[in-house]
Amino acid sequence: MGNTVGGVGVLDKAIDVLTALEVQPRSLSELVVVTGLPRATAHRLATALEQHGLVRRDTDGRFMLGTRLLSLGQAAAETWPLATAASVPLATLRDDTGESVQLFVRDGDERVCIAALQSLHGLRTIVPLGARLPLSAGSAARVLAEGAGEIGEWVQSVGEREAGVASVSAPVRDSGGRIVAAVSVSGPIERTTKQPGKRYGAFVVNAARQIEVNAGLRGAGA
Amino acid sequence: MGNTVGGVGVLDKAIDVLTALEVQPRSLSELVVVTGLPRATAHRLATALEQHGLVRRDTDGRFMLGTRLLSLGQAAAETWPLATAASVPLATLRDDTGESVQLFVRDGDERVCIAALQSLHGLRTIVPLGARLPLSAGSAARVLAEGAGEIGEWVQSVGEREAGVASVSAPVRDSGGRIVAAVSVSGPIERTTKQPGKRYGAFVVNAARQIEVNAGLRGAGA
DNA sequence: ATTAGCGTCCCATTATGTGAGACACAAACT
DNA sequence: AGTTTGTGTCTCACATAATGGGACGCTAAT
Repeated sequence: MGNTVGGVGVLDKAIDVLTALEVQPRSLSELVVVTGLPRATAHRLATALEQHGLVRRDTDGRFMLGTRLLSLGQAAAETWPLATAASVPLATLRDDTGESVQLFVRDGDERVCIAALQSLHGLRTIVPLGARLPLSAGSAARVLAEGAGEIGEWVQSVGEREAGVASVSAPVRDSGGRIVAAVSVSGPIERTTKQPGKRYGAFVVNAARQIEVNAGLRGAGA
Repeated sequence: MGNTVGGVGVLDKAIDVLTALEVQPRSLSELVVVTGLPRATAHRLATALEQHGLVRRDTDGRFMLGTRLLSLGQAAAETWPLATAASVPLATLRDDTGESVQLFVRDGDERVCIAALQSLHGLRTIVPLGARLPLSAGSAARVLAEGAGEIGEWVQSVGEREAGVASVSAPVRDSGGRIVAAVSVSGPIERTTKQPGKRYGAFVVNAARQIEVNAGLRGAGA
């Protein structure tokens, strides 16, 4: 009934439930409204998910994402060798620039943030871990968007993906020169200036190199 | 077929698949062996999960956890106000002690690590984020295991949960005095000594207080 | 050529999830 | 008091939706 071909119905609905809870905790009735599922079905699914730890309930009985997703999320993060290889270089980059930093990889026709550290200035996360962003805007997008070899050391964008935000990104390449990821620094234009590349370019490129070395993509020496 | 009463069969199997992939990436055939599912079923489930981003595939076609779990994991982490409130105090605690630090909350008859930072010394994670540990061993366990009021400022344990590892934990309390979490420092006995409480107790207690303040559990002033 | 192993896909079969509706309970009206 | 409207939970006859044996195409090893 209106599923992708070859889909598994229960799964679709179960994930609808998780997606609904991703936004905020919800009571059963809210869940019903948001997902469009019949009450009995929503209830059965939510409690089934609860038994698996993907969902838990607060003291008021409202459903929310469960502890099991923490371990799964952690395990998922570890499947990208790059993410762990990047943790130290990203921390250095964050400290050097004082701005939020991210590591993006391409996933189909989107890009995914597989590692991120927040700016020391602001409280707000600019790009949360696991965020899926388009390949059409932002400096990291241009790095990942199949630019065979037509990309310099770094790319900058100002107010491209989101108003008031500028960013600089550098490609992370494997031994064959193929781009496997993009490191980014992003922050409010007021701090980054309209020529962020001038300020941060060198730092970003340096972080990219370090990640390549840590991940064993590039011979440590030459 | 061997499900918990009221369970949803497809879901059980789908989660078996995710659990299998949590350990390591697997080919379809491996998946079949590990999960015990018929090949066709395992394949259908895995590809269905793939369409939802919970599973992705490497270049060899092997299945592994997908990007969607990153965002779900992140969102799950944010449902514990404590986890975010703890990030700064935990970082301070880690820097003060140099050891790995964790924040645990109770979940049924287990405890879950909802925030963690690694020691600056070692490379290995002692307790990964999202890890589910028993309530029967470890200093944090004793803090969370319903000790009505019979717990001091901090609790220590030496080689209790795991050989060679010692830890100190302090309770995080709400305004009513109920224990809502436990902050821990843990590391190899060689560094922590056999009286870790003497060295780290004050730091851990201090971190717990800070977390309480940040989370608004305790009036900032008195 | 032959075998062994892989991932993928089909389709008759029936086990499986479905969801309207009944139920218990609590809070807010009348 | 009673009634109404809102919860969350559970059941059960029904048919939809997941099942899995087996076929197919493929590559690599023999």
